[in-house]
Amino acid sequence: MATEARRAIGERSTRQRTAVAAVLQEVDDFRSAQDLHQMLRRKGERVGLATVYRSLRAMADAGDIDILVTADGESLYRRCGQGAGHHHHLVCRGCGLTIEISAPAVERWASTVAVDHGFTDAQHTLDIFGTCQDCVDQEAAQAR
Amino acid sequence: MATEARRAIGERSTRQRTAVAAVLQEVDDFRSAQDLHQMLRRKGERVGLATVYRSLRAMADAGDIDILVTADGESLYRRCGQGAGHHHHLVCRGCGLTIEISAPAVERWASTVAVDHGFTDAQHTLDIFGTCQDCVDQEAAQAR
DNA sequence: TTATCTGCAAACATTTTGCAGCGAG
DNA sequence: CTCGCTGCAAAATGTTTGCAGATAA
Repeated sequence: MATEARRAIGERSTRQRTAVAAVLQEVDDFRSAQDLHQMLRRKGERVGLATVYRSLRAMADAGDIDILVTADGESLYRRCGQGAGHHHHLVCRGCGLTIEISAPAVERWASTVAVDHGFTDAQHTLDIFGTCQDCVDQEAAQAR
Repeated sequence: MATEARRAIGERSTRQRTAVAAVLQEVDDFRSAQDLHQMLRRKGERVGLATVYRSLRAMADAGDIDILVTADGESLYRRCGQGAGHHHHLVCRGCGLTIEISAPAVERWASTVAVDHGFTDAQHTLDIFGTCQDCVDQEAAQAR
């Protein structure tokens, strides 16, 4: 679970792999593997669920997509700004709208905190969840 | 899934509930529900796994413990500084050593980011993972 | 040709839930 | 006495894996 060699072997270009990459390209927010699988079926693409998982894992390992784990343990995937490096997300709990955020100051702070406590090889997770304006409006409309 | 009334009903004091609270008191780092269940068994306390989950959920709802979701979707629990309010964690990947962290500046930043984008009811997750000095030393020793 | 990928279903791990009985207040 | 809590086992969920056959290179 600790030190893991990161060798990007395999990487063959198949119809399924391409299809998964394609649906990820179509949406701007985080989707679950099962969601993506459904989207593929609806598009007529015949891809096994296991293959979706395998493809997503490969893409994540290669750093091509972001993974976000919800509070109930489900993994959500999203294509991210190509090689834009490290960034965080502001996610709407209602509609999934996602905004990428950069915060150099916070990066520096996190790094400092780790070093101050003698920690090395530090990484961090930082995500903000809230309700976007549109969803607030919709909730208000429903309550009426 | 959005607006949830927070009424802390129930809360009866039972042997099992007390036992769960007790093991949480014994350790300083994050443990999984299954871990805690094992610890109880080893202590001779006879508590069902389901009850451990139910107790943990109740304590979490009441704000008495922290929950942290690992990258592979497992929930870890830990008693937290009593009513110390919102804080974050610096966790060692090797031994689980956990240090509580306060960062008012980051809190303010997160809040500002949310508001700037029209988000309301904003919450955030922020955890730093790294390898502590002791674990670095141990790894070095093993590599030898 | 051949190593990798795919599909399917079974396996897994974690967490939740239904229900009969127990027990705190 | 009552209602919430507990235990057990079954169910639900999300994800991984074994294996035979398909397929890119």
